Amino acid sequence: MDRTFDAAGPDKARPGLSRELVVKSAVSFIDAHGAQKLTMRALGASLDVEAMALYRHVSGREDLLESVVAELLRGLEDDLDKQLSETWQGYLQTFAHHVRQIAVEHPLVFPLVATRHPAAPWLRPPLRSLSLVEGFLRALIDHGFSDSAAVHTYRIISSFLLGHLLLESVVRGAEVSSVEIPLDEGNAIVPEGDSGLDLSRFPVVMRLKGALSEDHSRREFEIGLEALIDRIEFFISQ
Amino acid sequence: MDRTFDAAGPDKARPGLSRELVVKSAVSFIDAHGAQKLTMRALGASLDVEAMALYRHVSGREDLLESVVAELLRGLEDDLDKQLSETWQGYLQTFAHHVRQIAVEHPLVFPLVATRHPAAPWLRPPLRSLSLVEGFLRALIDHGFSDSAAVHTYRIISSFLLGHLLLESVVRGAEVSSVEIPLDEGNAIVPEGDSGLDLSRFPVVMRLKGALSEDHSRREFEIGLEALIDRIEFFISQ
DNA sequence: ACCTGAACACCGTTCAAGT
DNA sequence: ACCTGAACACCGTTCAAGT
Repeated sequence: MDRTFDAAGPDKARPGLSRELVVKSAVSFIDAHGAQKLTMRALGASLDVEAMALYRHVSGREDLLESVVAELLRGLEDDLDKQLSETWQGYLQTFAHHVRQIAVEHPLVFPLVATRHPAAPWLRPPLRSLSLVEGFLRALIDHGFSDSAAVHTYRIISSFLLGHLLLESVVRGAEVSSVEIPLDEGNAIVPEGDSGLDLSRFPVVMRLKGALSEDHSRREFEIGLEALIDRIEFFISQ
Repeated sequence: MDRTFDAAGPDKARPGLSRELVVKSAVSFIDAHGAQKLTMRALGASLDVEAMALYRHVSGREDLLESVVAELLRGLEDDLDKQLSETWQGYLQTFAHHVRQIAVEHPLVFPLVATRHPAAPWLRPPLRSLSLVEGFLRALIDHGFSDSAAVHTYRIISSFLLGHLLLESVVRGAEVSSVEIPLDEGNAIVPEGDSGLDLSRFPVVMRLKGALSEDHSRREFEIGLEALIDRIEFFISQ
């Protein structure tokens, strides 16, 4: 809608900051370098601006990180709003897969979603925004859930998503951020798959290393989700 | 065993640092104030020592945090070693409850166990120490599990523990660290249970706030663990 | 109105110096 | 051998000053 290329002169190319731009840049920055490397000075530099300019749009680093989390969950809601589901099982499937998609796309941001303290103690990560939880509970109740069944479902799906998706994120995040080339040595050696760990004292682990390294996260997510839905089916039929 | 009160003179009361003392103090410090407040200078002060003295015993802050995680898992192994189990179901129950106990006792440390990158990509949080995983896999294999069943069980119990225990930790951690009195205002008002959130746009959440606030984490853990063991029983019987 | 420069308090970390 | 002091590079953040 609003002017995408500037109708104004040739060097109005920097349209000034905005809260939205700052937050979205922060998401991209974390995707690229991890949350630890996100400093006010570094983010400023990536926007061609001094660190202090950011303070006009966010109240500080904490506010920025909280906004990053909110930005991710907002994107999730936008996607979800377009979806209709005939059954609550279908709704839960769609919902869970969208959350997984967020985690897969932003493995270095997801730990923030997982571990930052929610705004209220009864909000549970990763579903930690009021409007997201409102939509989730209302959808289940619209599908005939009792209040307590809806709350119970919110609880156990939170644990499920947190467990599976944080696990994936931590592993993927390790891969991504270890591509962050050290440049220490002339990086001659070191490239063996296991990071030079001495496994001689752990024969079982050594024997099963191959099996342990296989990635079945997608399938485990699907199977676990099915099992979870079965448990909910049983719970509400009681 | 080793001299608990100093046989030496009256002011040998500071027996010097040691890696063990530094790491254990760090655990206590995080328990009390959270990982974010743990600075080398603050930990030094809590040991009546300059920050730089710590560098003789740990190689830096990263090494210290990694050692804090290892310390927690080591304590877990010590407890576990004494246990015998007639059945693998009993072993998994005992194991899971011990991990939960760690999380409950150290809610501000557990997020570190959950989110720090494991030493190898095939180690999964929260069971991210080699010797712990070695013991776990061997126990299952001794109970008749196939290699792949043991690995599969390691995977799904990792997700389960991570989801349930990090959720508990984040909530408990919020409670604990908000006791960290702000001292800003004469803290006159603010003490309403929900942190002054405006729920008027979220009628379902508002109606269910009471139900959402109830703590059933213990029971959900037990039920989820039973369901998990049932799934494993089914898996190995195939 | 929006961004900058300089400054402050506080980090992690190094290294020469003390005892 | 073990700890300290001083220093360096780098944080988040405040505030007066620029445009």
